[in-house]
Amino acid sequence: MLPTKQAETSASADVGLADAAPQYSAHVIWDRPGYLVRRLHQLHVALFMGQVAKGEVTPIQFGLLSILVNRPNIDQSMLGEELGLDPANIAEILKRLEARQLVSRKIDAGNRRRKLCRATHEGELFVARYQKDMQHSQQQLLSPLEPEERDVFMDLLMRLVQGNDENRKPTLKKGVEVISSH
Amino acid sequence: MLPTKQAETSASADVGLADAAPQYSAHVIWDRPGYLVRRLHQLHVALFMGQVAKGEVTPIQFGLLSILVNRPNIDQSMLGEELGLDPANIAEILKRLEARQLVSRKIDAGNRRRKLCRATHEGELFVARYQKDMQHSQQQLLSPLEPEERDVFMDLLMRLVQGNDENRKPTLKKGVEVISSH
DNA sequence: AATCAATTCTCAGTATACGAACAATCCAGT
DNA sequence: ACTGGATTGTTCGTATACTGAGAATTGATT
Repeated sequence: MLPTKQAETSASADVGLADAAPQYSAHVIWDRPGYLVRRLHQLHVALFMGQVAKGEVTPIQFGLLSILVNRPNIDQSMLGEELGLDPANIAEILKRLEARQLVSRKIDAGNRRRKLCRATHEGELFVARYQKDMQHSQQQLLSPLEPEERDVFMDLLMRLVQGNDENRKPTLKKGVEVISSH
Repeated sequence: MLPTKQAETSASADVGLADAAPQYSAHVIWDRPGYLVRRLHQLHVALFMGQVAKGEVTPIQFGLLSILVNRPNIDQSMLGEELGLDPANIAEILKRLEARQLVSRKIDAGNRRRKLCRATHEGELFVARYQKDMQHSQQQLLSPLEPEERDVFMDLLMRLVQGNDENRKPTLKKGVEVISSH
């Protein structure tokens, strides 16, 4: 399956091959970090769904519930920030979880734009019940690596997320600061 | 934004907090590899769409085109295998690319179940034109790391994808081998 | 009090992703 | 020839994910 780790790193200028190339050409994309990250994400979702709660929730739904258990009554935009998700997306996920009685929402009386979210009792039980399975699936994802390598990977991964997240929108809030900084 | 890298690694048993916790609780999920991988994938897509071909193609579409350029006339299931995608998914992506004249499909005369796929001339030009931008976006994703760290990360990432991919379906093709192995 | 900008959420449209069920085709063994 | 299983695609339903547009509400400034 694997294209025998050989990097080629660059353009690989041999583009105009004849038809019916007999061998694999996946190496064309195996040196792209974006491709590998997508694949690993894909594999994680499959692993999680196969091991946690009989596939009744997705990793996102479980993550959302985990946050709600530790932080009752936050609004949707806060939830989105912590999960790194779009407001539109959060709304859809909450709608599904609410339909399944794992989450409840009510309008904030002090600010009627907001909807405060909570895990229902059932939702709390759910998280507690499958916490172990979730943790196991997380470890499983790293299982191909040696223990020390797992720490290295997590460190690098965390820094990549933080670094790229900061580079994402250099404008916006920053602009205000620059202009009014006299 | 970031929960100040402190791992806590495990369950963090303080579940029943009072409402209106004043501080961040994102650390609840920041030690889950699955969460970080999802975020990095997300950031990659945003980066790619912002830097390559004025957002006209997704990373997947570009990857698919890249493979077709190097491997004309493969069928959809082959394409799916190389990209790590479901047949249903591949069909949809191809439909969109075909509608945009970047790809063409025709039924294999020798095996009428198959549809052979090709990048059109326009599709080949497209890949050539934006190859540099694509490579730049890939490097950009790793830019928060030192050069040596990038190599380490790519190595670990590749091994994780390979390792988890092998663990995915221990049955299937293997079963045949086991049964008929006398 | 009226307006205006920012906040918060919703809605519509597009693009991955997957499983399940189905249809069409091919091939192997009878 | 034919029948049964395997291969290849499509269709349907569900779940992320984002952009852009818009509605409702709030707070601040006039």
